[in-house]
Amino acid sequence: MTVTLADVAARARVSPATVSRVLNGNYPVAASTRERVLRAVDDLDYVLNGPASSLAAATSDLVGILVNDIADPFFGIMAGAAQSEIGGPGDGSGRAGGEKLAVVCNTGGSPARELTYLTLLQRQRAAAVVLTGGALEDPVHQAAMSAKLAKLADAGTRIVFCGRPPIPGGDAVAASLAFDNRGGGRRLTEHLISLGHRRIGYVAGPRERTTTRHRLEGHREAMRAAGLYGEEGGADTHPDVERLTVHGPYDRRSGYEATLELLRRDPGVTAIVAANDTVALGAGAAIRDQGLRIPQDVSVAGFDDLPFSVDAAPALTTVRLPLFEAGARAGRLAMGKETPPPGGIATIAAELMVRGSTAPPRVG
Amino acid sequence: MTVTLADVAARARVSPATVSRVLNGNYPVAASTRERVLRAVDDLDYVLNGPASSLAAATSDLVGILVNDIADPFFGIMAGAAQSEIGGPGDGSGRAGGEKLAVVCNTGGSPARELTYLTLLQRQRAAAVVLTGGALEDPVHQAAMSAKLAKLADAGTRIVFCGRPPIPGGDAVAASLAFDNRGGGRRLTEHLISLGHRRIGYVAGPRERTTTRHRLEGHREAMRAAGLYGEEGGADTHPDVERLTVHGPYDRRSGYEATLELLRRDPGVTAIVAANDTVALGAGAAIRDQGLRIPQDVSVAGFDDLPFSVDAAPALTTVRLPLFEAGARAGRLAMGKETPPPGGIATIAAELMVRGSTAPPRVG
DNA sequence: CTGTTAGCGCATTCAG
DNA sequence: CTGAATGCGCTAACAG
Repeated sequence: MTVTLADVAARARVSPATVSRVLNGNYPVAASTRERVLRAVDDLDYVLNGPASSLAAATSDLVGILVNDIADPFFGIMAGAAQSEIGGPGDGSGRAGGEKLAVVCNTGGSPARELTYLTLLQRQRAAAVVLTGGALEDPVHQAAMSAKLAKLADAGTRIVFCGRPPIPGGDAVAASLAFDNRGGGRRLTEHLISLGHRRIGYVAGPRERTTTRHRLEGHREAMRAAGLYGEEGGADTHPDVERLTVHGPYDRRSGYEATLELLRRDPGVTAIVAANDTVALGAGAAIRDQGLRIPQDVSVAGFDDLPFSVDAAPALTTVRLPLFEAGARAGRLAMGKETPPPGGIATIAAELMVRGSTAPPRVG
Repeated sequence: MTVTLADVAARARVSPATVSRVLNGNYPVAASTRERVLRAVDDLDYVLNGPASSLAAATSDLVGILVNDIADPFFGIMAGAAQSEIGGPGDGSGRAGGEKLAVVCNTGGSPARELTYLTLLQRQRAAAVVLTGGALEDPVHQAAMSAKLAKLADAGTRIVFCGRPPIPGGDAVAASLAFDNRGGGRRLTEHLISLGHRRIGYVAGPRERTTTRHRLEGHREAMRAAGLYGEEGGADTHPDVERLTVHGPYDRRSGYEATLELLRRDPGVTAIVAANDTVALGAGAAIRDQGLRIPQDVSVAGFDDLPFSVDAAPALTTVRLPLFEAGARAGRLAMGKETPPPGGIATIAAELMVRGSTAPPRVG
């Protein structure tokens, strides 16, 4: 029924091995022979049997890209960039040559699904795996991840982190590209402080995520350095630390509700910093629904600089992360097309983007 | 080095066949034996060899979901919903049982890549393929697609369309879920007309896409019905038809630039309809940058009702598409968990969402 | 440069 | 209910 390599060999009057060689292109074959084989392939409309090929070669051309939330452009941009480096542009023939099959897996932020996907990819003998976005800080899950990643690496799968900090015991990880979330968070809050803000509410992401923690730490560093948590080294014991922070998922609704809550806790806040741009959008809606103006009454800031942020009204002050560039680099790293940074770890800078949603607070 | 089924069999003191049977669970096995085997699996940390399994069984557990732009939540929402139906919730053990590997492939809207991905999935003997979003109308590509899909279906791959109209000769497609883009587009423009708008600019998507064409057709139907293209049946020959339409990609920049162009062509337009919400965001930014107010000077409307649209300032009038529900249904269809609609074709309704970005035009 | 020979690891006949 | 035998389609040594 289905045409096999042997059929192609017969039609081209060569051995199966030769056909395999021209298809994989990793071995010298006479031009005339190759010609004949390729014609037979086209004539017969032959499609390589992936499983058989992977079994024999003990490797596959599958590359997995894990994301926390595929509906979030933050991940979509990185994944798309990685995929374009991995999948190659295609040759327009639709015939598919030595391309890898770059494939995105949506964990939904669930640790169990993350592990399950890794097992599934291990089962497929994936050539590489790219893990994007922040990690869960739960030690049990972290240990399980290290163990699983070690096994994958052991089986020849290349592991790359993108937008995720290195993990302890993560020798299996070929390269980690981490965003400077802490520095970005710090500079953002410094910006607000320099405008004159003193009471700043913070809508944080979900607890136990590295991204959440780092951005929040940056914020608090800036607050503390400005003496806004009490002049003494009292640091995180100041009541405002908890009072002006609300945690929630990375979505608009969380931003909306958390902002309402912050406004209730302290009607005198003059600025809201959100865990990311999506959350900031919800925060802005909440502020307007309270009859307040942005930025005259309350300033708003986000993080990531997603494409829609510049179009918000007013345009959103945020921290730009080079998501596309990072994703592309992760893709290249996964393909072995780029040498890993020294120590396997690179920190990617975050740039403050000051726009219309932040301004000095009203006097009085 | 790597542990195989035979190793597990040896440790459990059974034959390889038995191990295979408990793992696949599709054959009676004594409870005590099963117990022993599962323990051996855990002890040895055995992971099934996917390629070998697929080769022997002539099918794989891979399910592909094709999207045009993974960075666009329009696709992300559908893909995530489909994936959650296909991948299952996972059992929290990370051990991975009979789960399918639901996987998202980003075509970037390129026909060549679309075909390449299908070939790659065919090569992997994918269990099912879900194609999301509008299709290219180029007849050559359509023919190539039908042929490729026929071959996939022939090899046992189930094909499902989600948010994509059926194609001619697409008997291979098990089910098509199409959005009522035309009806939605019509109702949206009817809404504007009922508010009193007469000169309405349209920022269309890329040419030759079904989604673009259907939405535009709906718009023009409404315009024509209201006599805004001349009272006679002159229909699409009225100069405004072309003058007040600008095509471009489905992104914010296109919305921005096209709107500038429309405003230049006819400073008297009182409303801008965008091909989708993302484009509408760019359109809104352009309008504001021209010193005009929304909706007092110019109304703006989008399509899709993506999550951010309700948070825009003012909130965006748009047409709601049940993306999550459609994606989930497509996922179930792909898994054979739901019976296809009669004729394999279902049209999904689009609901008009009137919000603050549209209002009656200024008098005078 | 090309053909021959062996498996890769598993699912599935068949017997028992 | 369980075991033994066979082959899925291909790649990778080896020879030539």
